[in-house]
Amino acid sequence: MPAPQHLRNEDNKPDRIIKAALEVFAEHGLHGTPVPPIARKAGVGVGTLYRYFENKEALVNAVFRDTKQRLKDHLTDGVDLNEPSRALFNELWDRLTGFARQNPAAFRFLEMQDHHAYLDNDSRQIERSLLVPIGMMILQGQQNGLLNPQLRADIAIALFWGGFVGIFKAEAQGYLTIGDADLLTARDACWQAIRHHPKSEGITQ
Amino acid sequence: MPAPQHLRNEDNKPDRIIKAALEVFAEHGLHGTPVPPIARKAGVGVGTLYRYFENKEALVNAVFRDTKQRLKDHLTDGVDLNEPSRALFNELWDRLTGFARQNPAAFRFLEMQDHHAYLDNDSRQIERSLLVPIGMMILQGQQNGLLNPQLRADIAIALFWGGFVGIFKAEAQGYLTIGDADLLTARDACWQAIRHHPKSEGITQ
Amino acid sequence: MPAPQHLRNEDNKPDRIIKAALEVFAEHGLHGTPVPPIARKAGVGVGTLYRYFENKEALVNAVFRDTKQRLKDHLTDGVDLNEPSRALFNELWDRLTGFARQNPAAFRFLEMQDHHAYLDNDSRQIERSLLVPIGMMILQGQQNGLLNPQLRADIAIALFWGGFVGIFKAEAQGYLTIGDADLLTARDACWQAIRHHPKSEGITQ
Amino acid sequence: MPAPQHLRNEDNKPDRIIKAALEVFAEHGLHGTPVPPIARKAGVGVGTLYRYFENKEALVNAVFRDTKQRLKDHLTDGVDLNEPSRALFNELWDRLTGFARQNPAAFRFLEMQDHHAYLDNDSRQIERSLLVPIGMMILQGQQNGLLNPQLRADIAIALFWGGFVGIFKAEAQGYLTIGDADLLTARDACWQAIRHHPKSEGITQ
DNA sequence: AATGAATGAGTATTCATTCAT
DNA sequence: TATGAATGAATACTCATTCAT
Repeated sequence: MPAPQHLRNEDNKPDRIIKAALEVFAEHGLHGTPVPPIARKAGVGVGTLYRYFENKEALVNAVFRDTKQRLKDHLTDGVDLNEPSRALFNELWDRLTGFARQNPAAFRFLEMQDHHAYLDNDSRQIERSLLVPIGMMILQGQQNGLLNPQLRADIAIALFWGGFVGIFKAEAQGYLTIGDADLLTARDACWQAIRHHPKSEGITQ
Repeated sequence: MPAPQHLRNEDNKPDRIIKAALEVFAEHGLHGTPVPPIARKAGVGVGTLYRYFENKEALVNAVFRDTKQRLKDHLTDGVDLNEPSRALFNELWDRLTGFARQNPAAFRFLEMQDHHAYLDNDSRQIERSLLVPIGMMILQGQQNGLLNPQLRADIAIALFWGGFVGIFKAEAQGYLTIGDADLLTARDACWQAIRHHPKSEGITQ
Repeated sequence: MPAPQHLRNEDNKPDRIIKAALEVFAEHGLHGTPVPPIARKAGVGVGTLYRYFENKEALVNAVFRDTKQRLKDHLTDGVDLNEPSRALFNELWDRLTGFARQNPAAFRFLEMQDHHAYLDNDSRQIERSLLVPIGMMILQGQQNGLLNPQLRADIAIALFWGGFVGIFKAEAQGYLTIGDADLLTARDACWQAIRHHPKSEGITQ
Repeated sequence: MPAPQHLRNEDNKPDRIIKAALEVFAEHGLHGTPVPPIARKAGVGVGTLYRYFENKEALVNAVFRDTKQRLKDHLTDGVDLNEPSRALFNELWDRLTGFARQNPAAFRFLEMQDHHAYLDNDSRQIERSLLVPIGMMILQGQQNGLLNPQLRADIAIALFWGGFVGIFKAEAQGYLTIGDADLLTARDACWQAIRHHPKSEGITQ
C-alpha cells in the first residue's frame, strides 16, 4: 500500500516501485514489460518487488490506482464542482493539460486499453470516483442553462475526455505539436461542444 | 500482401489469416494473443501463416494496414471531400458510426495503443493517407467560413476523432450505452466544437 | 496418454519422457528434479514435454500410473489369484522381487512419500486396483484355513508389503546386501507372518 | 547443537527451531517447506535460525539426529537388550507403537525418503547406533534358539521395521485405520516372521 | 545477539518461430 | 505448398541466504 501522495518519499520502496513501473509501462506497454526492468529502474531486486506486490497484476492495479488518484487530486483539489461555470470549465481544462504536460507517462498509462483486463473492483471504483463528480457538475450545468440539456452527462464526459485525450495522444504519437495557444483554442472548441446553444443556433447554421 | 478489398475471397489464405488475426487481436490484445489460435481460427497451419507473414510483427502491420484501408474506403468512397458542408460532416459522421457499429473488432483494434510500437513506415503512411484529405477538407471549410479558422486542422481532427473514439470506447468498456438519438446529439456536439462561431459567440458566454 | 506397455517404443515421445522422468525422479526426488533435466534425458526439448503433459504434476501422475500399472501387470499377469496357496504366495514374492531387481528406479519411485500429495483420483484408483485383488486373495486364504484369520486383510497386505519394501529400501540405502538365498529366507519369514498358526503355535512360544 | 532431551526447554532457541522444523517438514515435506515458516513457527527471526544452523541441510540433519535419538531413547531406555525374549519383543513393539502414536510427526519425518540425500555421516552414525544393539539382540536370540537362525539379523530388522512402518504408513495415507487389537495381532504376526519355527513348521506347510 | 527486509539465482511454464514430412 | 510437432529463449515468480540495523 503506497503512502498518500504528500507522504511520498524516495526511501519508500513500494512508492519507488510504482513510480518506476509507471514509467516502464507507459513506454513499453503492460505485456511488453518484463518484471526485472521495473525492479532495476526502481533500484531494488525482483524479490523485493514481489515482497510488496503479490504479482504483476497487483502491481498494475496499484499503479493504476495511484495514478488515477493523483489525477483526481490534481483535477479536483480545492475546486468547487457544485458551481459549474465557464470559468470552472477553463480551470478544469487547465488542470488537465497541466497534468498531462507534467506527467506524460501517467497520462499515457491511464489511456492504455490493455490494462482494463487487469483491473480489479477497487481500481474500477477509483475510476468511477473521478467520473461521478464531473457527471454531477454537468447535470447542474444543464439545469442552470449553461450546458446543452440534450447531451447526456455520461456522453458529454466521454466526448470531452475523448477529445482531450485525442489531441494529447496525437502529440505523443508524433502527429502534431501543440503550443499553449493551441491548447486554449482546443479548450474553447470543447466548450462549444458541450455548452448550451440556444434557439436558432445548433443544428442549423 | 492481401488482395484489394473488392478481390477479397475466402479461398485467399492471407486474407483469411488477416481476418482471423483481427478478431483475435481485438479480443485478447496483441501481446495476449499467441500465433497458433490465429492460425486455427483462419483454418490453416501455423507454418502456413509464416509462409505469408514473415513474423508476428509483419502480421500486425498487415492487419493494421488492411483495417485502416477499409476504414478509409468506407469513409471516403464516393464522397467529394472538396465541398465541405454541414451535410458532408453529417455524412462522414454517419459513415464513421456505421463502420464502428458494423466492425467493432476493427474499430477496437485500430484504437489499441500497443500496436503503435509494432507499426512500420508503410503502416504510418496509410494512417496519414486517411488523415491528410480530411485535413484538406477542414482547411477548405475554414476558408469558406464554415469552420473555426482559429482551430488548427490537425488539432480539429484529433479533437473530433478523439471525441468520437471516446464515446465508443466508453461504450465498449461498459460505462455507457449509446442509442441512435444519442449518436445524433453527439454528432451535433462535435460539430459545435469545430464550426465557426462568429462574433459574440464562442469565447464569451 | 502413453501406449500400453507392449506397444512401448522408443519413437513414442510421451513414453520416452515418462521413462526419463521415472529415472530422474527416482534419483533426485520429485521436488528435487527440475523439468529441463527430464527433457534432456528424454532427448526432447522442454516445450515438447509440455506438449504432452500439462504440467509437472500431470507428469508425475502419468509416471505413477504407468509404473504402478507395470507393477500390477508384472505381478498378476497369468496368475489365478482365486486359488491362494503357498505356491501362489511364493510365485507372487518371486515376481515382486523380480520387479524390484529389474526396475529399481520404478520401485524406488513408487515408495516415495512426497508424490502422494501430487496424485489425482485416477492415480489413486490404479493403486487400489492392485490392492483389491490381493485383499480378496487373502480373504479366501483365511476362509480355507491357509492364512491367519485374525489378521485383517488390509493389515496383512500392509505388513507383508511393508516388510518387502523394508528390505529393498535398506539395500538401496546401502545398509545391507541381499543374495538370492536371503530373499528366499525373507520370503518364508513373511509367509510365517501371515499364515495360519493353528492351536498351540503362535501367541505362545 | 541441541541440548540433550532431558535438558530441553522452551527458552532454548535451537530446540524450539528443531521442534518447529520437525512439524513443518512432516506436514509439507523437505523441499516443500520454505525456511521462513519454520522460523515463524519457532517464534524467531530467519536470521536467528541461520545463527544456529549453517543452512537448511544442517537443519534437516539436526532434526533427523534429534528425532532419531529420541526414538532410540524411547525404545531402549531402561530395557536390557541382552535378554531377548518374547516379552522383550512385545515390550519393544509397544514402545514403538507408543512412539508412533505420540509423535506422528516424528515418525512421518523419519520415514521420508528425500531427507536421505541430505544426511551427513554423523546422522547416518546415529541411525546405526539404533540398529546395532537391536541387531545384537537378534543375534543372541538366534543363538538361544528363540529366533529363526537362518534369517540374517539385518534382514530381520529391515523386515520387522518395514512391516511396522507399512501399517502406520497405510494408516497415514488413509488406506486403513488401526485399533489397539489390530496392533496386537500385527505384533504377533511380526513375531511369527522372525521367531524360530522348529522342525516341520516353517518352510513346509 | 536478534531481526526481517532485501537479494538474485533458480524453477515452472509459455510462445514465436522453424523444419522435417 | 501445407502442416503442426518440436524447440528453447524468455517470463513470472519463489526461496535459501545475507546483512544493515
